[in-house]
Amino acid sequence: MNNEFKNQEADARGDGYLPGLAIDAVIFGFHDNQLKVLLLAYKNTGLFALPGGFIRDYEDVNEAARRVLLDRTGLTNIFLDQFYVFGDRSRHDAAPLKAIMAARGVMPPENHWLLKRFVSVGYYALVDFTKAIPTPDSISDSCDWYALDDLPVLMQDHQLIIQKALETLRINLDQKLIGFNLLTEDFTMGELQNLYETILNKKLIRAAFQRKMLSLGILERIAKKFTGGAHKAPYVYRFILEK
Amino acid sequence: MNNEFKNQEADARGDGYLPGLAIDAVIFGFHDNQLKVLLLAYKNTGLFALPGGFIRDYEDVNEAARRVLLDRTGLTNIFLDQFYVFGDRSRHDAAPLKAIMAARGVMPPENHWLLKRFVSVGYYALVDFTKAIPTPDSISDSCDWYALDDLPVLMQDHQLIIQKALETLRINLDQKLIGFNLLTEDFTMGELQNLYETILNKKLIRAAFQRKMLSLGILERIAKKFTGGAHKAPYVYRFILEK
DNA sequence: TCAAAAGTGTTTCCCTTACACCCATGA
DNA sequence: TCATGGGTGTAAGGGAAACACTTTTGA
Repeated sequence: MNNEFKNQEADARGDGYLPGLAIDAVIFGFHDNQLKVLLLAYKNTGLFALPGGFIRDYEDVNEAARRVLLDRTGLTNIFLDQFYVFGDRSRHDAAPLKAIMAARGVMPPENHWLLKRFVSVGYYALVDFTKAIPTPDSISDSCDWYALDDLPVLMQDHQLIIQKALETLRINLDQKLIGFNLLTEDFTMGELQNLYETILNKKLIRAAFQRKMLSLGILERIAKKFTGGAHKAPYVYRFILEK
Repeated sequence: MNNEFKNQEADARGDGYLPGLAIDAVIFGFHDNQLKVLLLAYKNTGLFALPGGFIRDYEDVNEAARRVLLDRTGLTNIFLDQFYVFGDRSRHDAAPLKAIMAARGVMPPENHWLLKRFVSVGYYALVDFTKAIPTPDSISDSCDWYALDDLPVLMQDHQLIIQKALETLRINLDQKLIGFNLLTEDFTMGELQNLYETILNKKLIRAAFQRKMLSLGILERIAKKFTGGAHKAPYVYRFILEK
């Protein structure tokens, strides 16, 4: 048995990875007053998918999720949290993966580990759109931002996963004060309100929003911002990390 | 190769189950003004553990969790929800399982599937203490309720899992109105308040609690309850399911 | 001078809190 | 009669909502 054949066998078995377990990451960004998610595209298949990956046998699951996030965006120290485990049997659909592998000239054996049933741990991350550098993985052709209200057709149940991630984000937005992770370090109250309105998909009362945010005691007023707009220049705020 | 040997091999491989994935269920009950959880005991090992199980290859993960709940309590149609995935590598500790198997006269091979690393999906359930019938599984000797503030030493990270389940319960108690699942169908406002105070571990103001609960419009006033206590008989309430 | 966005003041409203009082019941 | 727990009335306090007014800026 030569080494190449050995490696092929090991590849087909998925040696070094936790079997049957995957990670799907819904990476949110905010740009042009739109909430966006990072998606991978697979050439020749017309398929789009969430960034994801598998867990090395020496990794914690959360660690693997951070690795996925780092590989796709170049970012560390990012808000990242589990939100749901997708474990229905009906998720299992080998066709898309076969198509992707076929498009790359690989004909996997029927018992290839990637074609088996997977349970996926869903993570969501909130990143600064301006800091992330979308980077495709080795089997995809592009990695880009797509507006939530204009998503392409997605692989398997990835549409559902995004939906559930968005619900989690909405619920946690007020509770955990995580919205700031989607903005640059400095921002105006208007930008923050735009973000909230976009995520919650409803208008908020300007005066009330301003007072509520300031009353939380988590914003530091930095300086005036000179936007060039024909109106009073807004203050610039910064999120205060608790000590 | 005879059949018995074949079966032993299949057993050691864990055929028919999703590999490396488990379920741990924190099943809460309320009795004697105490919050309790269901635990299994393993004779000869002094070990206690959360009810758990594995996922059959024809099952959804959530379905497997409902099966675990049914097997341990005899109950269906119960509030049951995922709350976290425990996937750290440091969880892996074959010793307790070896001890349990050894106590039953089984010496598993080193590569036995149960001795490998597992990622566990944590579920929590809220049951009516009076309806549940604790039932041990085939490898445990007892299945019983233990007060949260008087738990025995638990296997692996099960203490942490219970802790996290309790935190989730506290957060969701007000949001999702799930507390009623821990009471019998009919209850008094005092019983409900006791439950809330026990879960949240703090005193609540009686008058405010009463009004708040009634203002939610989810309680139906049934009849007076004649407790035999030396005081005014309280009303009996029932939770109204939304249509 | 004007329109537009930003910041803040004021009043109203409602929910929570705090306190109190009366009710029903069995010892 | 009394202690005990249950149910509700009332007033105070705090925050959100609604509305308005002033400020600042570039066109």
